[in-house]
Amino acid sequence: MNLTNAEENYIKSIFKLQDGTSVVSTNAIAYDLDTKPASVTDMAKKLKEKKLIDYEKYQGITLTAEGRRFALQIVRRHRLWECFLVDKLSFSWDEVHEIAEELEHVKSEKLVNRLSEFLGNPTTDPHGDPIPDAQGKMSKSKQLVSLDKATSKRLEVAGVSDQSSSLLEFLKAKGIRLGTQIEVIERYDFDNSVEIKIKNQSAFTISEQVSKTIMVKSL
Amino acid sequence: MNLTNAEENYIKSIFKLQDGTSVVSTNAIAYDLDTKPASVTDMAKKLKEKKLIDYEKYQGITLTAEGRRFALQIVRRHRLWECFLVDKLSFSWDEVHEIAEELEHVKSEKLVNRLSEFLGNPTTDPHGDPIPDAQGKMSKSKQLVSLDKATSKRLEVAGVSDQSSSLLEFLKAKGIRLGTQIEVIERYDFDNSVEIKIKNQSAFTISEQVSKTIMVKSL
DNA sequence: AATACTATTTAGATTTGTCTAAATTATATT
DNA sequence: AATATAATTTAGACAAATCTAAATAGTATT
Ligand SMILES: [Mn+2]
Ligand SMILES: [Mn+2]
Ligand SMILES: [Mn+2]
Ligand SMILES: [Mn+2]
Repeated sequence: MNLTNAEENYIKSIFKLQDGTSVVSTNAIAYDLDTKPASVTDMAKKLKEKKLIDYEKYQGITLTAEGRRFALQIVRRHRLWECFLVDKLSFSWDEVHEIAEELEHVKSEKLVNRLSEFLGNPTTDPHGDPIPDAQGKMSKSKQLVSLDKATSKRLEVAGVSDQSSSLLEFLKAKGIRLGTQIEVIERYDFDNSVEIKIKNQSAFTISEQVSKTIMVKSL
Repeated sequence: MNLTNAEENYIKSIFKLQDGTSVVSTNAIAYDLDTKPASVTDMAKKLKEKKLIDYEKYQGITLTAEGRRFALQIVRRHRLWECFLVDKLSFSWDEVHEIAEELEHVKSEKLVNRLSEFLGNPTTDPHGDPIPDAQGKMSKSKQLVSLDKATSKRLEVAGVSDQSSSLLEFLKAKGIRLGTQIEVIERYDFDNSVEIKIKNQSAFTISEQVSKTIMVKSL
C-alpha cells in the first residue's frame, strides 16, 4: 500500500498521541498537525477505508496493527534522518525536525536501511527518542523524569518532551544539550523554578515551564 | 517563491530538453514526464503565470532567467543526492535516479550546501553530469563523443546519455562504469556494432543502440 | 430536565494536478 | 490548394487535501 505524505503525517501524529491513551480525539490531531477538525474527519474516513485506523463517528481514533506498522516505519525514517543531519552535516538539534519532516516521506526501504547502517545503526535520535529497527521494534522510551520532578541532585539530560524549535533554541543558548550534566542547586517552591549549574558555567535559574520539558536521568 | 514538487519536475524537464534547442514542445515534455500533453498545457499556463517560462499557445516553451535559476537549484540537489547515495551509501549508479527524484524536492538551502560540503563539493554526479554550484554556475557538459562515433582506440567512459535503469543495469552487468577504460577491437559496418575489451576481461560486442548512449573521451 | 458549552461531523467550496474526448491549429503530402 | 496527419489546446471531469460555516452530538452546569 502506498501512502501519500498527508496520510503519513496523520498516521504518525495518531501514533504519537495514542501513546498511553486509549483513543485519540479529532481535535487533538487537528491541533498537532496545525489543521482543522473538519479536515481530520475527512482524513479519518480515508484511513478507515484503508484499514489503517479504527474509527466510528464521535468515538475517537486508534491505529490498527497495520497502521502501527506504518507509523513505526515513518518514525524510523524521521529519526534516522535527524541523526544524519546532526552527526554528519553538523546541524544542531533545534534545526533538524522540520527538514526530517520532509525527508521522512522518501519511501525506499533500501535507502533507510543503508542510511541506518551508514550511521552505525543508532538507537536514539538527537532528542533522546528511540529509533525503531527495520522490523519495527522500538525500545520503550526510557523511564525518564522531567527536571521539575527529579529528586536527585546530579542529573543528565536524556531527552525533551517538546520538539518546538523555540524551546530547543533556548536550551542550546543555555548550553543544555543531550548528555549535558546538570547539578541542581536549589528549588524554589513559590514558582517551581530551579536553579541549576552546568560544568564550567555559573549557575542560572529556569522556569517550571522549561524544566517540565527537560527529561533527565540521575547519575 | 515556493514551487510544488510537480512544478519542480516540469521546470527540470524543460531545462533538460531545452539544452541546445530553442523551444521545447508540449509533446516532448509529456513524453519525458510520462504524462499527457493536455496536462503539460495546463501546467504551462501556471508556470507562465509565475513567470518561470515564456509560453504562447502553439509556440512552444522556454525557461525565463528566473526559471533557469530554479532549474539549476533542482539539478544541483538531484545530483548531490545521487553522489551521496553512491559515495556514502554504496548504491550503484543504476539505483539512484528514482530516489534522487524524490530527495531533490526537499527545499532547504542549508541542507543542500551542507550536503555538498560533506561530499567534498563534487563537480560531477555518478553519471558524469556536472553539478551546479551554490550560485547556479555549472561547467558545461564536456565535449564528449558517443562510443559509436569515437575515433580513437583507447577510450574512457565519462557519462551516459540515457539514465534509464535498464540501460544502467545492462552496463553494470557488462562491467562498464564511469571511468572504465575501453579498448575498441573492431567496428562492424553492417549493424554498427562494436567489439570492445575491458581490462582483465575477454572482448565482447555491443549493439549500436547501446554504444550510442555511452559517452567517452579518448585517453 | 433544560440549558449552555464543547467536540465532532456534514455540506459545499477551493486548489492542485491529473485525465479523456473533442476541437482547433500547424505541418506535410499529394 | 485541398487533404491528411500530427501537435496542441479546450472542455469537462475526477481525486486528494484542505477550508468555512452550519448542523448535530456529547458533556457539564444549573
Ligand atoms: Mn512529514
Ligand atoms: Mn527527534
Ligand atoms: Mn522529482
Ligand atoms: Mn545523474
